[in-house]
This record gives sequence, C-alpha cells and structure tokens, in this order.
Amino acid sequence: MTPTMHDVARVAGVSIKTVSNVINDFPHVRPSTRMRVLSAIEELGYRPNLSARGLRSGRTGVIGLAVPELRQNYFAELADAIIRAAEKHDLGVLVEQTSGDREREIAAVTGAGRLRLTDGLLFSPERLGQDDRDLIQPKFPFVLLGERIFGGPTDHVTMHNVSSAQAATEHLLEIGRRRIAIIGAHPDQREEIRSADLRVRGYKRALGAAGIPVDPQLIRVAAPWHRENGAEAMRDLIASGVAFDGLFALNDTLALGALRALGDAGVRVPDDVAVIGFDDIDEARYSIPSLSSVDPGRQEIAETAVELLVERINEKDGEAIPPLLVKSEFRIVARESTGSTGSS
Amino acid sequence: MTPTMHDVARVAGVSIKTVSNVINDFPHVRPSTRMRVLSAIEELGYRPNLSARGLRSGRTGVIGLAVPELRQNYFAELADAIIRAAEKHDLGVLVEQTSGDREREIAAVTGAGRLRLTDGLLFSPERLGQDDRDLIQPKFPFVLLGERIFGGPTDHVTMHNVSSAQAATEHLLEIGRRRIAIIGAHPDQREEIRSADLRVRGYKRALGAAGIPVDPQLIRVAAPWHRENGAEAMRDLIASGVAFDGLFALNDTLALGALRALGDAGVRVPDDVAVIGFDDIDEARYSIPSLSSVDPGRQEIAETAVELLVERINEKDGEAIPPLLVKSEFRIVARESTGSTGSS
DNA sequence: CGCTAAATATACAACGTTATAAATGCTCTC
DNA sequence: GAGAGCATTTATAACGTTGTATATTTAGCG
Repeated sequence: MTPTMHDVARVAGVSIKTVSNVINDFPHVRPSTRMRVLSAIEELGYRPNLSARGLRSGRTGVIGLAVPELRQNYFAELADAIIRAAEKHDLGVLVEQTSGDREREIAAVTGAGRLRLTDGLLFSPERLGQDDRDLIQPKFPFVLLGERIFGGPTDHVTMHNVSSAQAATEHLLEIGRRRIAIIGAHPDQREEIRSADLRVRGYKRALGAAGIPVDPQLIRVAAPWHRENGAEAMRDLIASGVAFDGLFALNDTLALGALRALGDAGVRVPDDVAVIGFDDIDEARYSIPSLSSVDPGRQEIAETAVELLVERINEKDGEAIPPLLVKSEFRIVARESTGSTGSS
Repeated sequence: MTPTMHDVARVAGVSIKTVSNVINDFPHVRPSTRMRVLSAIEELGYRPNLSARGLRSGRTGVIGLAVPELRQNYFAELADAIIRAAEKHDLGVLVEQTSGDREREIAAVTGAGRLRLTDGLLFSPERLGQDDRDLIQPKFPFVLLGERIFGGPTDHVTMHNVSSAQAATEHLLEIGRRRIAIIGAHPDQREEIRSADLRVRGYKRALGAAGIPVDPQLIRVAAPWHRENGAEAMRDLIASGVAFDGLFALNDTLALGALRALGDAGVRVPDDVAVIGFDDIDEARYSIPSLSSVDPGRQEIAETAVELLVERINEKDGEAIPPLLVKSEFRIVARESTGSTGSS
C-alpha cells in the first residue's frame, strides 16, 4: 500500500541503497541519479518508515517530555518552548503527564512506560525530591529540569532561584516596602532543596542585606502552588491581623490567587500592598492589576535542555562527559502590582 | 547492551516466540512457562523495542496531536485531556505545534512532518478554514477537532456552538440584561462556518426569541482571540459611547481581556455590565470577578476523539464506516461576572 | 593508452519484533 | 491404549531501513 524504498528504487531504476543514500544526503551520489530518485520519490509520494529506520539506526527522532500536567500554565509554556526547541533539531516530542504521582514519576525515570520509543527524556519532577536522588540512574540520555533535586548524576537545567528571589524581594524594598510577606513556603521543614526553600532563602538574604529582621509571621505556607492555595494563604494572612505592605508570592499562580483575595478584602494593590510573583506566565500581563514577576528564562531553559539532551544522545560511549548543571539568566519584570505603569 | 527477546528466551529456556506470546498475552501459554518467562524478563530488565514492534506490526502505539500552540490555555487543557484519554488506550501522544501557520497545518494533514511515526492524527486547525475542506484527504486514521471545517471526509468531534452560544446569551437575558454586546466576531464576512460565526448566530437566535432587535453596533470584531484583542475591543466599545449592560465574549481569553478593560474604565462587573465567556478554562474560576462561562465539554471531546481515532486505527480495510460528526454536551457555568455568588 | 585511485553504485546481512505454519505434547474417547 | 483433537511450543520468514563489503564506473596521470 504505502510505497517503500523498493518501489522507489524500481521506479528510478537504481538499487534501494542508492535511494537510501539520496535520502540521507550521502556525499557520493551523481546529481543525475539523485534527480531520478527524487522524482521517483515525488511521484510515488514515498515517506520513509520511521519505525524501520528507528530499528536499524537505534534512533527514533523522538524525545520524551515528562511533566506533571499541561493544564498547569507553567508546564504548558515549558512544553511549548521545548517543542519549539526540539523542532530545530528535527526531533518530535512525546509528552507524558505524571499527574504529580510519585509512582508515575519513578516509572518515567526508570524508562518504563511508553518512553521506550524515545531517544531520551526531559524530566520535570513534582513529587520526587532530594531524598529520591538515588533513584535517578537513567540508562538513557536524560536531562533533569526544575529545582527539586540537585547533585544527581545527570545533566540538569534550572534557574537561579536564590538570587532571582533575592532580586524580587529587593524590587519590593526599592519601592519602599518594609513589611514583606511571602506566600508558598513549604510546610515540611525537613525537606531541603526545592524551589520554595531556595526562594525563601533569597528573600531572607535580601532582607538581611537591607538590615530588616525576618518576621516568621510573614512567611506563609501554601502547597501545592495553585490559585486556591494562594487565595487561602492570603485570606489567612489578612485575618491574622499582621501588618504588611509587600508580598512576594513564590509563583505567579499563587500571586494571582492572592491578588484575588486581596481584592475581595478591599486591599488596594499596589497602594496598600505591592505584589510580585515568579515565573512570568503569560497571564501575569493581563491580570488586574497586571502582575510583576520574575522571568526565569524559560525559553533559554528549553533550548539549553534540548541541546544538552541532543549532545548526550550523540555522545559516543567512551567519552563520558561529566554531568552539567546549567542555570538560566533571570530578569525582573515590573508591572502594575508593584507600581509600574509601563505595559511590558 | 539492552537485552532483547533472544536474551530472555535463552534465560527462560524457551523460544523467542514464546516470549513474544507471553508479552502479548496470547491465550495458550502454560502458567508455569509464563512464570519462567516473566521472571527472566524481570531479571534482565527487558523492555520491548517499540521500533521493532512498530516495524513488524505496523503500529507504533503513538498518536499525533496537532494544535496551534500549547501556550494558549485552551489547547493546553485540550492536550492535557487528550493525553489522559489516550493513556486509557495505552497510546502515547506526540504533540506537534502548527503555530497557526497555514503551511504547517497543511503539512500536518498531508502526513508530512514527523507524524509518520504515529498511528493516527488528531488535528485542531486554526488557519485552515471551510475553503480548505478539500485539502483534508488524509491517507491515515484521522479525527478533526474544532469548528473551522465541516462536511469533510473524516470523523469530526466538535461542540454545539450555536445552541450553547444561544444558552449563554439567554443566561444574560435571564438576569435582566437587554443591551448585550458581543466581542470576537470575525472581520471577514466571506468565511462562513467557524466558531465566531456559529456563536454569533446563537446570540442572534437568543435575541430573536426574546424579541430583542440586533444592534450591529454591539457586535464587535476581535481576532485572534487573545487577551489583548479582547481588551482592545472593549476599550473601543466603551469609547464608542454605545450603551450596553451585558457582554458575551466568544471565548474566555477575550473575556478576561475585556474584564481588564472594564476594570480600567471603572465599569463594575456584574453591576453595570454582566459578562460571560466561552470555554471554561481553569482561569475563569480565579479572575476578579470570577468569570461565568460555557463549558463545552472538553473532557468529553477528548475522550470521544481518541475513541474514534482508535476505532479508525483498528478498522479493517473493507468495512469503511462513513465519517461521524459528534457534538459534545455543553453546560452554562454561572459565576460572579453574571451575578452568581456560588463558588463553582 | 593503460594503470591507479577515486567516485559511484550494488548485494546482502543485519536491527528486534510478530505472523505463519508446522511440530510436538497432552487429554480424551471408545 | 491408539487415534483424534486440541493445547502448547517452535523454526523461520517477513517488516523497511541502514551499514559493510564489494563491485563497477569514471577520472587523472604519466
């Protein structure tokens, strides 16, 4: 039914290997022969069978991307960026959702699941944490994303959590805020390295540098980082009667929920409370008021991650390059919620 | 390096076909043999090579999903739902972004691109329209999504655009609004069947049934359906001085933009203007005020689409079932923007 | 011209799985 | 306890591509 190389070879009057050579841009093919083959391909509407190619060459041209859920804005935007980046390398992306399920995250790392069809995996965990570091011993090209696990044996692309959180806090300090609350800290103090703790550390560092004491009452727990939890944490904070004039929400989704709760309570933003989030999702530009945020360099993360993965895929067995840790550049985006009138 | 069926067969002391039989749950395998094979698989950490399976069986276990962009909330949620639905059928999903590019949409339909590795394609066009119907002659299992093209030769899953838009408009009428504006109509009147026109038709039908004349000044163009365009259309409408007390935005993104512009202009929602959107994206629940919307049955669309595709994939050549058109059930979700205080 | 070397094309064997058909083993029946 | 008939297992041939080794053609040079 669908034509194969044999059909093309027959029509063009050459051997099937010559067809293969033309398709793979091998050097020594006479222009006239190439022509003949190409027009036969055209005529028959031939397309290579990628399964066969994959079997023979050991490459499928597809990489896997394992994320919690696409309905979370941040991951949708990440997936978008990664698909674009993969495209430049002529790679397809098979998206797997782990739904924040521990077992499924483990399955993804161990290469169970569907991912046997892929040349490598980009993995962004949501449940696995630093304690699970030793689970990450993938037997295939692998790049870790996010900030839940550090020091593993694989390449890792992440952001400057501490310094960008510090910069966000400083942004609030610069506009004169002194009682800066934070929403999104993690309840479980045992667990260490994860975005929440890193960002809280940056917050404390900024306060410390400004000579402002840390008030534990201003550090509010919220997990997971969904809108409702941001709203709830803010309602609690307001109800507690603790005074504050600034808010650093550990991600934009929390910030949007908090914005909602502030609005409900009649608190004016940024007049009474200035707010900054983290992630710079599209939505931040359009909320009321528009939300200041930290752009963690998502595009750069995506491109770097794909490039690293491609390198690992192409790596010869011998030349084991040690695992790389790459951090992308961040940038503070000031909008209305911290008193900026610009329309970025 | 990675073990193959031969290795498993050797360890288990059976033939390779028996291993295959165990893996594929073939009926006639003695329990004791099955045990032996399974433990050999376990011991070696064997995983089937999907390329080889794909080559031999003609199935890859992967379907393609072509959407404009995941960063558009609606498509992220659609992709999320589709990946979940595909999982139930043990299928992976390769996501391709067409970026609203005509050529890329055509490439997707004609099966160019990476999609040769897939068993079938779910396609949600953004540029191709009714005029391009004849381009859709896919030579592989295919299900069309959305409402840009009708009457094609393939299965098609879509929503009740007219009646749900009518219901949305009626919802505004029921709370006493009489001057109902609409945002998101398409500028080009030549092109016919597409969400915008269908939804405008439902709007007109509702007004007609209520004996209210259609005021063309209340029908505002906006395209594409992004937040900025919703905001801009609303600013124009306000600036025009035309009186209105209700707004039906043709999707939630437009509505959120409009909400923003209304807020900026000091118009109270829902007191001065009641607003309803369309799509019921997650975000609608958390805007200020929360946004009433039409839930078009996204989950149902996703599940139906995958099921239809699976049926087409399994279809024997002879039994050509005629193309099916399926419309999912919708539901009006009333929130604050139309005066509802419930917290749905 | 004739010889060598390079350029070009070929035949055939993989890759790891599943399908086919045939072989073997087992359980009945009479 | 022999043959029928089914359950179980196997050997072997595909699937469509690319790599290797080899054959053939063309070009270069003295």
